[in-house]
Amino acid sequence: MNKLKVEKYNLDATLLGGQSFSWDLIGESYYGFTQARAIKLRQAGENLFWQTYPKRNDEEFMRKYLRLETDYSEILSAINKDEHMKRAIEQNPNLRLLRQDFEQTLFSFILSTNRSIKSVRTAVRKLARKLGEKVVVENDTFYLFPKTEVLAFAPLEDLLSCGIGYRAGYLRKTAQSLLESGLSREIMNYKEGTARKILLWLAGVGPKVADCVLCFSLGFDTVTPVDVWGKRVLNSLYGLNPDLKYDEMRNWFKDYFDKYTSWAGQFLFEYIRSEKIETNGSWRDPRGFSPGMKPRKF
DNA sequence: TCTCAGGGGCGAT
DNA sequence: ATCGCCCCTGAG
Repeated sequence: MNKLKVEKYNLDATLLGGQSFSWDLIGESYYGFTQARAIKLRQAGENLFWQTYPKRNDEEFMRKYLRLETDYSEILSAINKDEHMKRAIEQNPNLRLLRQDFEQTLFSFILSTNRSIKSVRTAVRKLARKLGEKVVVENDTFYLFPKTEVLAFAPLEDLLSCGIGYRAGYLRKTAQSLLESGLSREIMNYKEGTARKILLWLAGVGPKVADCVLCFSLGFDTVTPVDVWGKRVLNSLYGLNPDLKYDEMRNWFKDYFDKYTSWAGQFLFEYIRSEKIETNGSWRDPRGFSPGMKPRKF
């Protein structure tokens, strides 16, 4: 295992929260998968022990994915401007934002529409088992997130068998669009507004999904997606009118939290979401991994 | 067995 | 710009 020194990184809240569907905690280790690699990660004090597969020792990937270059204390002091944020930060100290792979993030959030996080996690794992590459290392078996070219030409029935319903068509169509356009190579060169407009052209991508991609993959910290939970934050915590339109709520976040809106949004999201979810008990590892994993609340 | 909500988007109006 | 519908899952 490789080692990185990392101060103040809450792996649990970061990897298993609402920004990624591709991590599991099994025993002491977090297991993640992308379209190209599986990742094993374990924290001990201020050290992060990790390995990537099948390409090993990919430190550049790890640093970028975990956004280790960020000045975390600056972000915290910038967003910690009221009592709600203060409590949200206290509840999930050292929560971070990831910079996830573009295509996987896009596909994952297309699958997330009108569904709970848990069912998205399940669907993503079914897709990985059915259409993703299998990676076997030592005692662990991983299924990677399906590659874009596989999704683009997958039989509709294969996609439907993963329980994604009407999103199957969006998934395949957007996969085809990515292959034809080469957008994945260009998207990071655009400004926020341009990138958002382009994302909105894709099938299954509306304002909310576009904003998820902007902040969870492309690193635009001035954006946070506003879902039903974000709306609850605005209504019950900040007293805003429940009739506000999506863009109005989005812009409120932007104006209020400014250049670290994405981080603030994620703190508040996990904060308000936990209030309802605390009683739900543990979940089972959808990949069918060995027993012994810790219960985790959702 | 049933209801209901879930990190919404699409297409018709 | 609004609105009904979309497929399915997990939880009560």
